[in-house]
Amino acid sequence: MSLIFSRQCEYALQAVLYISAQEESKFTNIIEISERLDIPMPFLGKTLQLLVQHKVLQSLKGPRGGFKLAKPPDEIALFHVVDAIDGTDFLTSCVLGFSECSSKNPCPVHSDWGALRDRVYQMLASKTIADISKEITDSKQLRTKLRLL
Amino acid sequence: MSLIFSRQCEYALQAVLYISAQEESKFTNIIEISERLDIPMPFLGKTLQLLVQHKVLQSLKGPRGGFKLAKPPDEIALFHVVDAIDGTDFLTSCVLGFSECSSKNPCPVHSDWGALRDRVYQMLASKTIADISKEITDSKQLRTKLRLL
DNA sequence: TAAATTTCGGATAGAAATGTCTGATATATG
DNA sequence: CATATATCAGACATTTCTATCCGAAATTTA
Repeated sequence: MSLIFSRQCEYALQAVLYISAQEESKFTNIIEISERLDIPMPFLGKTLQLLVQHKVLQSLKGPRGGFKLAKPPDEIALFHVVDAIDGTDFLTSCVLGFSECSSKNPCPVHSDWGALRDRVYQMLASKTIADISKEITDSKQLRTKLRLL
Repeated sequence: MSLIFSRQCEYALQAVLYISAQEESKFTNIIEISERLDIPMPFLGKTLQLLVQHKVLQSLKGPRGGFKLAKPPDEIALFHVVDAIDGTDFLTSCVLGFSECSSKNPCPVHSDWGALRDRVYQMLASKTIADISKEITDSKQLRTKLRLL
């Protein structure tokens, strides 16, 4: 099986988008997120803890507690979420798995893949939660997908 | 951890490139490939079997046996190897993990990611073993990387 | 201050991917 | 035809990722 992001990273991205679509000052709890997005609750807990540690989210314990964005949505790029969960190895590691692969010692697809990888990074780094929130507001389809009614 | 291709797929790509760099009519055995490329031998065996089943490679048992390309190198694209090992889900599955995601029901990054994915496919489908063999012939660095002396 | 709620942290369990082992099967060579 | 070589096939082991469980800590509310 080939995949771009780990399942945990997919959960993280979905959850951050869900949280970002809530009222900005409100803390959203795990129970709600896991039920709406159909993500196993304890695993989502671990995942959101990672995002808190990486200062993507802010948490609050106790009644009315939960999670909200740690920064304004235009300061959180998708890349920050991916970085917190999966790390950034995919930006530098060789797509063919050669351990010593660099521009000075390239694999047979080094330059081809490098160009594509740069585009992936550009997309992830430039796309912010604010951008996506705007799209969500403008699209009923997206609200449905994120279970926002 | 995020990765584009599974480790098994990386092994497969490396092995096919190694085989393609050998004399065309010769069968190359697993022992040689696994030692040169530092791939666990039994696992490489399973992997090459998959490539035989998908008609990327041809095998021969017994003395002087081993593996060689099943078709002329200009008829084998990198995509065929990836397809045989990892499959093609990455071309259609949602990068955010939403199960129902399509152009009619897109996720927040559907179009952005779709464009990138198309480029990845283009690269994999257009790059053939013959293309790479030529590069290898022209580059001492590549021969070193593939342990071809 | 007591009780209820919710995240946090560590230990454990299950599933999937990766890696290993053993014997069977086929082929070349003497 | 016997032997050595190499792939093939299935079972098994290990590692990594995903998922679960339980109790502790913090915060709100009554």
